Amino acid sequence: MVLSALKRELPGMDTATLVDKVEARLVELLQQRKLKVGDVIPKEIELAELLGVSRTVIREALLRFRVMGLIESKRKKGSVITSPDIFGVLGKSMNPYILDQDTLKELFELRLVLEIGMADFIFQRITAEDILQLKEIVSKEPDIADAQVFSIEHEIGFHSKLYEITGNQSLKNFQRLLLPLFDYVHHSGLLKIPVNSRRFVSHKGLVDLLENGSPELFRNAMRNHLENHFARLF
Amino acid sequence: MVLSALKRELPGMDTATLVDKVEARLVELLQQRKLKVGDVIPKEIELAELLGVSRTVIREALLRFRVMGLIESKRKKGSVITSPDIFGVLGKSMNPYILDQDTLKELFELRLVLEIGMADFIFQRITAEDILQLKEIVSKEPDIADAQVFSIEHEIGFHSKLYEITGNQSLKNFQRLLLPLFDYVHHSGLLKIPVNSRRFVSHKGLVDLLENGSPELFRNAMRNHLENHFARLF
DNA sequence: TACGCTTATATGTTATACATAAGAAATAAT
DNA sequence: ATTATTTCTTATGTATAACATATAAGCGTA
Repeated sequence: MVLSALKRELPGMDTATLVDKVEARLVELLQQRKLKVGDVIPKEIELAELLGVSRTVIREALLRFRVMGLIESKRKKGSVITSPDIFGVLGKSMNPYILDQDTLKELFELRLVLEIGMADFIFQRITAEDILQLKEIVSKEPDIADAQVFSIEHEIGFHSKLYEITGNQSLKNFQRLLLPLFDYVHHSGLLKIPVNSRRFVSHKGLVDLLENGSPELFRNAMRNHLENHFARLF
Repeated sequence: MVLSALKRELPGMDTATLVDKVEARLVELLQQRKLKVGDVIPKEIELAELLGVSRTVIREALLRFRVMGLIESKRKKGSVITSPDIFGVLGKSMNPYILDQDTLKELFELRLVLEIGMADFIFQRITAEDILQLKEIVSKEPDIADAQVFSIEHEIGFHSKLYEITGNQSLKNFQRLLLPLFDYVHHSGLLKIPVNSRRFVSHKGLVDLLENGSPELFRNAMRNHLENHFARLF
């Protein structure tokens, strides 16, 4: 029996399941054959025969790769190796209803970290066109004095633009993932203190600094701008 | 046939596979029953009967959850809901040999963003004990004047401690993932300018600020401390 | 060349049976 | 009565075989 043969190959107390081993062997195999992005991998039945296991096990192993975004399976064509979108993988598990509250809170914190920390990249890569667009966004914002409610849409529009300016696609993808969570966090009673409509440094103030200030000044201003969120956390 | 019934439920051209639908329905189901971390979910056969699909499909859907770290399956016991390690999922696809160079560079940038942006959380949660440990780490560092080579181990040890102080587990997990990539980035010719052994703000300077300074001062000092890395990027 | 039809095929899905580890219950031993 | 050992039970893990289905690829027609 091939199963027992595999077991003898890896002696000692191993808690690893057969699929685990097959998964590891498949990684070796694909690496050995130097398969690149776009290449099709052998079909399930061939792999099953090659490794001496059932198609079921092969499918489970391949499914793991699929979930991780390493391969894509198409009927008739087979499975092809794909360039993994690192944060795309996260998307599915980012369902607010699945994540527990502690994790949600931590991700909310992570957002604040990112927005304060990315100042240097914004300054390094911002263009005159970007500044114009930011001014455009700000000009369309409702007057704070009037708006009793915190305008989440404009908040998102403005901050998303900042992520875009960084030119870091991974960072942007990450933010896009976090967005739906924030909406949820805002509406769930997760954060004790309610949103304070009083704004500290305004969006306009931030834009002014992008035009005439420095990364240092911008970081501190952003920290101030996010004061409401920090207050809700601490 | 239940399969065709499901199809009728979702009319129009949907490219979603049956497992996709079952996955979505399972999420609803677990959500409905308000299952918390540690709870066991119904066994595969029950779910199969409940949703009117084969056990195979249920298993594939559950496998996705398992890969995402949402559940853990044990023989006889069943599957229990686990606190999802969001970034644990990324680990497998974070193989430097799989990622393309642009993505690697972006992740390297992401690290700088994190370390500058997390100042407020460090200050909020740092303890006297933490300060002592940081001083301990710094005291064991080789003298900069002597060490021609950039001591990567001490660098990692010091900065890892900072992540730990933030108390944000997700952030820590993320950093743990990024670590092996940095090692790779440092040794690959990805960043043009070589590492400059000249240090700006030292680790000791950072600790001093943690003791007597402010988040603002610390952020700027950290930005200065990381100047070498920024110089290699810009 | 372009379009529509047929066919072969690899994945998607179902059904069934057995293997295995681990919890639970029953039994034996001190 | 309590602990140790055995047996039994059970839910997941694995294997096998068959059919469903989308679709790439080939073929023929206009």
